[in-house]
Amino acid sequence: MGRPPCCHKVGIKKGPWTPEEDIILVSYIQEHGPGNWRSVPTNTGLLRCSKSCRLRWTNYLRPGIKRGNFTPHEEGMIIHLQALLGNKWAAIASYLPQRTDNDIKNYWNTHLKKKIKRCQSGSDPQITSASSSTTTYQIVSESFCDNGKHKNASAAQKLNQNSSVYASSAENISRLLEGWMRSSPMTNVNNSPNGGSKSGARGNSVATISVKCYRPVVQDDQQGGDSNIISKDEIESIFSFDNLNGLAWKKSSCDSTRKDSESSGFEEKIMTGDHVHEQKPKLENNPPLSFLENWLFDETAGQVEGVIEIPSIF
DNA sequence: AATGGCTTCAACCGCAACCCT
DNA sequence: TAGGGTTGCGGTTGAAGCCAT
Repeated sequence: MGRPPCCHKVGIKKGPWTPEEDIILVSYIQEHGPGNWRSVPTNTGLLRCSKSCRLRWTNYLRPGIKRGNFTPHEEGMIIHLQALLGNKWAAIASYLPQRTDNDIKNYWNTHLKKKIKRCQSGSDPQITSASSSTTTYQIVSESFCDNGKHKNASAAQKLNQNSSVYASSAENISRLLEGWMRSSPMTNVNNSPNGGSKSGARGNSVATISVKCYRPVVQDDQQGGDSNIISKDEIESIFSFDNLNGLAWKKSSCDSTRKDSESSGFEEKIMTGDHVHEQKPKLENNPPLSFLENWLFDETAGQVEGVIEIPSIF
């Protein structure tokens, strides 16, 4: 008989996480960074096994996770990649950096598998259009693109370890960590293989986050590059910029209360075709716990969309 | 309004790979 | 190099929500 699973230990809690537990975990990771999961339950007092803490972080609390409906393009990519790679969810997820492997796996099992079945039986033409769609979204990180064409998943995964790319979403409570990420001494955003559009410095709490907004591009479009970057005007029609606090708010969902009272404090560059909208950092301390709590309990918080490159520590 | 079946997805389990000593 | 510990991954489960009756 082998070693019993860690979760079989007496006193280890299982099941859904409470907001309080989330706060404890996020606060701890905010201070120590992710990793060394073994010590997390001990140091936080959480009655969870290390594995559960890691999963909660990677699948739910980690910054940049996009939740909610999958777009037809995402569907198409998943279908193509699944056909190409099989059930290698982590590899597939590396092409959809906003989504977790668990999310993709669930979506495949609950939606796409059935859809494909229906399609094969000829009762659902939808999937055909999704899978044969000629448009795709340009992936921001050139680090795992080869002129817009992917080499292979493992290469993408490897490179992705060096330069993680996530899309920001306020649905994800870890959005609250952005201020910390951008000011954390652990931050190292200068390790992208291609140098990219970002700059930063290790140890002096300065990090530059690049935000590129791309329009969908036609797969065969050889132009690629910056021609597909959404213009400054378009961005400004979608987002409001708070230069004072270094925040970008999606206009449609902008919450003036939050905007005024809670600045996460970060430096942010909005890269456009011919213009860099730069905002200076605020380098104060980590967001206070009350801020974290607000995010945890505020499901309707305003949201910034777009793709944000964040440090490789996640 | 009650209930039973269905769907969804967060979380768990077990195994494999990797890391460290 | 071997062995133990840790982390990552994919399959599976089950609680909660949804919907039809």
